[in-house]
Amino acid sequence: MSDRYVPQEIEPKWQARWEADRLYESQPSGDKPKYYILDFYPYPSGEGMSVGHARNYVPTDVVARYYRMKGYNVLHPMGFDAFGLPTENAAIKLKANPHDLNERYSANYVRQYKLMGLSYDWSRLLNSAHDDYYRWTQWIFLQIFNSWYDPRLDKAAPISDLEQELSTHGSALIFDYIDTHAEQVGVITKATPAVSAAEWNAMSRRDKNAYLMNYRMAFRTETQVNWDPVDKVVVADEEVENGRAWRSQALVEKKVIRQWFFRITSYADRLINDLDTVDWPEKIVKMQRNWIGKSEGAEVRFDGSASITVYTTRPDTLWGATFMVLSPEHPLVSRITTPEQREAVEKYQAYAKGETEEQRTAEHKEKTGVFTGAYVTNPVNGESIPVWVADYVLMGYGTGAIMAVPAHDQRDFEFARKFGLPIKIVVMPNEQITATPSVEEMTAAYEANEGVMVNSGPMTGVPAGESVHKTIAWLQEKGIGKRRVNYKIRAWLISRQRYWGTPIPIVHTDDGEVAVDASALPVRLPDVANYEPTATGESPLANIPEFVNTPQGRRETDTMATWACSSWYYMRFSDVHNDKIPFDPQEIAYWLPVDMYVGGAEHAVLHLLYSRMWTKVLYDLGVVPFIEPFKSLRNQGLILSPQKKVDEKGREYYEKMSKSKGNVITPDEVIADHGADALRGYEMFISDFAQTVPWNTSGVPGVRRWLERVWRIVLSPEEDKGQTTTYTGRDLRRMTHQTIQRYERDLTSFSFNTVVSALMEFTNALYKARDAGQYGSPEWHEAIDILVHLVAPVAPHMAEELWQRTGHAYSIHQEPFPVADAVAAKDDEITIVVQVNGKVRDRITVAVNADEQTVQAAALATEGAQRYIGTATPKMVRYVVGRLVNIVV
RNA sequence: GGGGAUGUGUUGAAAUUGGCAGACAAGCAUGACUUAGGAUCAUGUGGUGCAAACCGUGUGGGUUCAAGUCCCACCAUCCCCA
Repeated sequence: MSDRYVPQEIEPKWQARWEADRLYESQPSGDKPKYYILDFYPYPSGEGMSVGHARNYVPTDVVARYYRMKGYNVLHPMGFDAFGLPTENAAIKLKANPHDLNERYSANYVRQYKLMGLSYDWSRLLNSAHDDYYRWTQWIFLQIFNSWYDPRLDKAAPISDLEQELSTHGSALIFDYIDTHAEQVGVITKATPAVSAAEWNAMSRRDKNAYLMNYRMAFRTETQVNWDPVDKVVVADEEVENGRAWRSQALVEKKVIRQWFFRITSYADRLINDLDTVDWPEKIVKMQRNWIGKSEGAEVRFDGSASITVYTTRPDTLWGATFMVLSPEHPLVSRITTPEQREAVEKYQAYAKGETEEQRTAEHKEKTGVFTGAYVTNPVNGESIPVWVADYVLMGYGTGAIMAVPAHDQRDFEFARKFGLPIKIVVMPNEQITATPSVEEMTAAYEANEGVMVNSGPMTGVPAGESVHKTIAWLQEKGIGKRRVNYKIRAWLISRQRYWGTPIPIVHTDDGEVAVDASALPVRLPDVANYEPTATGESPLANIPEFVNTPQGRRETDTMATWACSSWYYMRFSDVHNDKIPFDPQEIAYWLPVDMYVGGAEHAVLHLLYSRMWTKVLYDLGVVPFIEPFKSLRNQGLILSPQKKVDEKGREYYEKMSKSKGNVITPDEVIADHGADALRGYEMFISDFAQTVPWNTSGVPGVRRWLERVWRIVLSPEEDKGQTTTYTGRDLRRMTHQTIQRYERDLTSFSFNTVVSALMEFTNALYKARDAGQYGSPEWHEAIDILVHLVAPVAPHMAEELWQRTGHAYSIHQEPFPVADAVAAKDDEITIVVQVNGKVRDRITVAVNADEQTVQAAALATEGAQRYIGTATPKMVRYVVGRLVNIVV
């Protein structure tokens, strides 16, 4: 065996040994403290992994190894988010079978993970496209389908409870409750018709099932959806960015189809409140809050040709409402339009239908709209105001109707100017209170968050900050309006008209949509030759009679989006092979929630919101004992390609790595050159963990040189000595224990780059100690022993090899982590900086326990200080303990 | 338009959270060594200056004995939401 460090020899050897010994498998639940550290499970792409993907896998592996050495029972599993469009599209393109591609691609990922020496518990590997997994995705779907959100309990309850209540009280109690509780709007849609107990009891089973769809937590309804014409699939609101589909980048179109949804809206308030209980990046928390979009305002009824309800977050500006605008799709439009205006309104409705949502709300778009001929009365002042139809009001927002306050809303302002509608100022900026309000001078709306109310009846003179709450109270007192809490978030669209996904376990029978019996799960995906999507919006499964036809009726042919699979995989890891239940209650109670969850920031409102909802539903139903799935969350930064590019404006930038750009660096090639341990070290050292950074090809040899220095100082410390120097055993011991402290502090705060630099400094110190003749001393042996332990999580192969070569018993990875001796780590002497007027002029070395007077006197006496003080008397001398003395003259 | 992040040597970056700016690396330069190895060892490396010294963390102000760090305004880049 070579004396040189040859990673290519030692790495495969130890990887094989660890695997044979199943060294990294978690123990079942027990008394031992647990630590569950999880990476976002990836979609296994045909391209394999780049060094960018390893940016989070390496650090989480280091943390997992660290906690094992600290005596924790560590769960560190890996799996594959295998269903979904990329695989299906690749399969269609390659004319291959997606099942086969999935197996091939995931096997390649596993190979790459093992190459990097990652310590996953491979006995728990899962694949979301295997039926032993998706069987339980379907099972959870059924739990959700068979429940509804009871607003009085503020939790999910069995749908049978609701049926019971409907048969005795009808919907009255529920509706009354919702109406008197501002927060509960959105729990059950307003369009839900009321039923009496008698009406319910007289319904057929089919009608009952149809009615229950208004309540079910998983429900099917006809809606306008985002249609991606490239992937030929419906996408969720969360998957649309700037009007384009998240994956395909196609401009989405509007299409009306019957779709399956999860009623995530029911959980809006809890999804906001429970964010206070998690340790997540502030940015992600904020994005979730904004996405859910809680706003407080009032619901106000305007009577006239018809009674129209509007929701507004600024009810204090009601006195400035000079007209009303309905969305072209509003159901009341046809009822209130006068015969003279009918033709124009209908023409306008047809025009608006052809527009996308993005076009309708575009910022600088010329406002369009038509008068309906109808008038309603503003309830706060009895004024009659005209009702218009305009495309800038969307049906999906609030109630689909707005009161227009042109003086204080930019869009209303533009609309009023274009159609000559009156503008009335009701909020004056503070500095203009004494001036005469002048509508003619206005060039834009004053979006009034500051100022004072004017022309507003009882609110006149109230500061704008207080006016909203005061107005709501006043409206409630007068019976004109109600306090309402509104949420931006809408139902979560889950169905996809594609082949490669978890089949939705529902059959369309004579009684309507009926759940497949849990004992009949899984509903398996049929293995077929042709699974291309259809342009009509129907799933390719619809063309497979063996799948569609069942004795009870026609099987549902939509599949679930992969968000369903990823909403619970972290639970399955606790008990991955269970074929009786999704997971054992004892295992889930022990392992969950996830202690540390690490992945990219791009899932801020997708996977991370969906998973939280599933957790809460399962909590309500008594399936899991925790309310939040991920205790701590960290996002890693992106790694860009190393080649600098210049754009047309001459600015320099780095591209993302992608196969199409031909700039991918794979872990395979780096490992072939320098070994997995050097790759691991550099992945940690490259930059701050959360920072986006270009890969630097010369960085890996730098880390490798450090590893070689570790190798030599452990195995052949007497070779190639440097210059003689002074470094005492005490110095070495202090350095050793300070390094343990720095290492632990930085590792637990995710400062992996400084973990590596602390180890480098420690290594440099050992060379210095060697040159000072410390080799062979007790302090030397302790330092070397601790060095190998500290290196183990970072460079596991080399540490194992060094451990063996220094005559120790396998395995270093089962050794306890060194304990820092706080006394040994303490400095005996410290350097104090001597400043004069804030500038460094000298330094003194004092005992660590020197008192203030001693230090001050020593500082004043220094030559550097004296030169600047001269004959003057210092005005002030400030001593910052252990750091500096600042003399002010 | 709103919200957020970032801005430090030639490069990646660090700074115990208000206390020596540039740790640790990369690169570069000079030298030593030779078991020619992606070697190793030594020294240097923010700018100006012969030096003393001065300047220096995107820009401009402020607070403080002391500011990369706190406050105000602005600029640039990136990311989210509209």
